[in-house]
Amino acid sequence: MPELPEVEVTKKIIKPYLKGKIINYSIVRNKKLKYFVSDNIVKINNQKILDIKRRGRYIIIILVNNTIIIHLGMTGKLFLINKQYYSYNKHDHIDLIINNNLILRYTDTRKFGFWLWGEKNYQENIFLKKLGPEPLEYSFNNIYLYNFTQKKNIFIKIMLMDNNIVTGIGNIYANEILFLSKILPTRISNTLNFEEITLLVKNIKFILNKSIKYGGSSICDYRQPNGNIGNFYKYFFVYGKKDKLCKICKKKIIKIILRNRSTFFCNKCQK
DNA sequence: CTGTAGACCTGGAGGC
DNA sequence: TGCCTCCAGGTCTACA
Repeated sequence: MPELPEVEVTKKIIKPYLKGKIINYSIVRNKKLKYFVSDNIVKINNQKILDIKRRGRYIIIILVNNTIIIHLGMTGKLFLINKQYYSYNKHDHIDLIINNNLILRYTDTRKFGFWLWGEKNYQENIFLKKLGPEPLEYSFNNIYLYNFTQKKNIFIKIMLMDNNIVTGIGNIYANEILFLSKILPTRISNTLNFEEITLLVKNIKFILNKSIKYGGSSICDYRQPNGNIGNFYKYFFVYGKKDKLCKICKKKIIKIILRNRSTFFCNKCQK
């Protein structure tokens, strides 16, 4: 799925088309996503969209009295399409009809994503409340992360992917961030010194920002809402590159499994 | 409490 | 061409 950059790019693209517009009605073809789609979304009728926000990997549609909280799971995508060309495919589960001419369409092959009907105060939602800080905000800094790494002795990659510690870093970016920081994914968190954590935090912000700038990573089936593909995958150093030569030292990239997730690294560049 | 498989679901790729 | 196995941007739950 979409990690933080892909969700941020999606939000940025759809926002100008939706802010201030009216959701006339919805078409829910399949309610059975990871969680059942609420009847409030099925029956939605002439609701004004005040704003579109992102928190972690969630996209939030702010209505006058409520919110729609969307998680894209692994294969969820939002598209904007013109109603005049109306047709749909097998995995197009939800359409929101906007001002009677535009459709915000949700497509999700594996149905790991979900749509929740939330309160106006979406920060208090049970899923959003427990999220750690946004990695691109100042509250996520070297002191904050260093405190966590000292308290725990788990693989540093597992820590970066823990949404309760910092939200939005998934498998692709965890691999790339650790390569750039010259840190092995299997380093135990409390063996990292403050200088290494400082570099790690700097690279988290650098890589996420760079990916947003390039429109996210298109691998497998991620697409931007306008159908364009993200270009950041061209800049991968290790992700998906088992047995390819490291771009820096020419040694073979190694793949292992950590917590059931593919993990890629160069054991010469990373210590 | 902590850490870890397994679960959810579908389709594409590669081996035979 | 067909069947089988493995793999995939996430994350919740059950279990040791």
